[in-house]
Amino acid sequence: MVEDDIELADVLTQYLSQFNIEVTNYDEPFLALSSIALKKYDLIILDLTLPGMDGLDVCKKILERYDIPIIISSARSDITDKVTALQLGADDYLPKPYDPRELEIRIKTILRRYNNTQIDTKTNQKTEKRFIYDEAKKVITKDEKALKLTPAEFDILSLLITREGFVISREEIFDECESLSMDMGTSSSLSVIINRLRHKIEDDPKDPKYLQTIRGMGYKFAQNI
Amino acid sequence: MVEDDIELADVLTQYLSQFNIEVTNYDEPFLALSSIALKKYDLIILDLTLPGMDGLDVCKKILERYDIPIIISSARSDITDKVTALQLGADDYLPKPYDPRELEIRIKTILRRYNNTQIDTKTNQKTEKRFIYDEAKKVITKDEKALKLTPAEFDILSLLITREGFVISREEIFDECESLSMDMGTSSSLSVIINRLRHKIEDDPKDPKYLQTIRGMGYKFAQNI
DNA sequence: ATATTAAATTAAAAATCCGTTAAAATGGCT
DNA sequence: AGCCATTTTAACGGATTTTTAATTTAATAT
Repeated sequence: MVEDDIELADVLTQYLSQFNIEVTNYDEPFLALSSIALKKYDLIILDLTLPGMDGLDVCKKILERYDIPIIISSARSDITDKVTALQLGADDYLPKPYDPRELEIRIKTILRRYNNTQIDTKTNQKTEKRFIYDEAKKVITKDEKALKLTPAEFDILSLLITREGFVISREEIFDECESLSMDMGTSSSLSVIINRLRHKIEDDPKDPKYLQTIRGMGYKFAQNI
Repeated sequence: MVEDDIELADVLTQYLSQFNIEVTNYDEPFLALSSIALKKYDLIILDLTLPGMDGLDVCKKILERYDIPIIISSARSDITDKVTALQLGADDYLPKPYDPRELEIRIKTILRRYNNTQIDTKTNQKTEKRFIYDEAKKVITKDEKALKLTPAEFDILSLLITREGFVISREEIFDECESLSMDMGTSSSLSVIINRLRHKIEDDPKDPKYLQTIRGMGYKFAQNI
């Protein structure tokens, strides 16, 4: 956090600590800049109205050199500030005064987004993963929205997502998914469930992009273009 | 890894271990240099800001003597460093601080590239293999692009690629490929599939460079010019 | 040069795999 | 027991893939 109002900084630090968000504050932008060079922070909360240096310049300098999300906070109610900040590449803009809970939500949102990005091997661009399998929560999300899946559907899709990019044979799917009875050979239930999965996750189920069938081999999940 | 910030080195070692990447760190460049002479490493992660010796000198020394990929990491935000490092022959340059995932991706990319290179017998130049068979993913790529193959095509081509440079008899191909029925002698389906494979992988299917027929013996896959 | 054999090519038939649909079976739950 | 959601079965159709077969082309030897 780069904030010259020490009192405010303290309040926020206190508030955020209860969510296990650890904050280091610098009331001096130069100190902040050199600290960024040394330590790896997850996110920067940057106040625009700083002494000695324009906050937007600081923002620019950081974004030029580091790949780190920035939340701008500012008492300057100037709309151009917001626009330039976001144009520079800042991730969010919070006009002061704001509710600490608001800050908390934005932090969590941005961090979640950052953690679910993948690097496109072709363009070297960061893109967000559309499908995420949260093993702990037992949830699969598409575009941040939880999918409503039956046990068998869930088992199959989570298997395919965790082994993203690999072709999984029908046999292996039967082996790994407990919600599927195993008398292979006769059973075509897998096809049926795959079919229903496509209807739930594909934009065009007739022409699947994510849940691909590799004829004669099995199925493959792909979400990197 | 040559890194004097032991704490950082620990974090990275920990992080990378989950991907089965085993790291040995030296906080002293001289120790690192002598270790390279003794043990065969796959890749070196080299910090530029080292005590007692300039990181770029270390980099130069390593590259003069060994054929091993180097990733430079540096807190020095000097652009000339990056340029000289890459000119010396380093494979990548990561400005500190960086996301461990970023490091992970670069390591994987570079190792993949290194493992898929071969030495051109004519020019003595390192070139990347055009065809790669990924056994785990069940994919064969030509120039990083996945080929669309039928089961029989896939079986035959993967067999030929894994035994690159060797002549494989038609009989053996029939034996090894499950997607081919085995009533040899009569069957000429192999020719048909080879023919279709050529259309998919050769620049000029009429004059095959990669999938060669050795008359009277079998077929051979070659991709080293 | 020509005969002989191996392999390439082509088109068509046969086999296989997968998708789809609807109906039947299963297994909680109330 | 009866209901509901889910999974399985079965049957059909379409599409893809492999095989067959017939013919052409190419390589080697006599």
